[in-house]
Amino acid sequence: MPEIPDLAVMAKNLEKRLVNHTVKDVVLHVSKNANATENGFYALVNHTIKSICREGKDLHIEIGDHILALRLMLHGELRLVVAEFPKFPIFELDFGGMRLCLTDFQSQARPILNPDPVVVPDALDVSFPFFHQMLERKKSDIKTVLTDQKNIRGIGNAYADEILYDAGIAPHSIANKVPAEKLFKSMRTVLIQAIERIGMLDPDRITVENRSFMKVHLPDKLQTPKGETILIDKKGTRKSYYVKSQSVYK
DNA sequence: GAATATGTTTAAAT
DNA sequence: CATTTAAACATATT
Repeated sequence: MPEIPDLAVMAKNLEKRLVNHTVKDVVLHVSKNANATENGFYALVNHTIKSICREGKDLHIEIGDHILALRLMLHGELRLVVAEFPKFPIFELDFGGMRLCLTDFQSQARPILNPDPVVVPDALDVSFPFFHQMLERKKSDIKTVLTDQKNIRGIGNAYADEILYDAGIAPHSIANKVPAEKLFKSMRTVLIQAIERIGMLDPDRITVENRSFMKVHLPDKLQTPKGETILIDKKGTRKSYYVKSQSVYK
């Protein structure tokens, strides 16, 4: 469930700890979602980590001339271990002693070797004109548009709620009717502030997410920190959390 | 022990 | 045809 802010902090911390480490071995425990066989991933062996960054909801690890993408999906977790063997292993990189393990109790997380270059812009890279034009073309609700990775990458259910709350826009508003500039600004400030916040709360974070500072995506609470009543909108099995003062644009 | 949480894929509907 | 909506999947934790 990590979204942009958690992944950004994770990428930075992993890079700090792993850059210049050389891959000595790889193990593919669950192959059903991978885009290569274990043999394929052996191409990474004897190559050295150059950089680690976030791309949408994926982590990209640059290893020699290859890119190893890790997609955490709902419950993927990363752990740096020496002697432990975490439950639900999916994939691991062995640096000779220390290992980076990707685990997922639902077996949905997956490693992707040399992923196709993406054409969809990231939520923190997209220009305002592109974002504005994208919204103009969409007649579905803004919450769905923001979380659809084919439109912009990196935003999930939780941060979409936080962004719309910050922008004062109701989640069921029609995408091409909402004030695009306001939404664009909120998207950037919410995400950037969350990255700073998580960096301070969890300076060594490499796994799971921190949502302790969220203002409206609070499934266990009835009110926001400001005392507003939290409303819930169900779309299928997905829930949006919002407050009455968020304007509905139709 | 039923309800919960949600990213992605595929199928169906508009 | 293109766009949008719905259903299916996966399962530990509460």
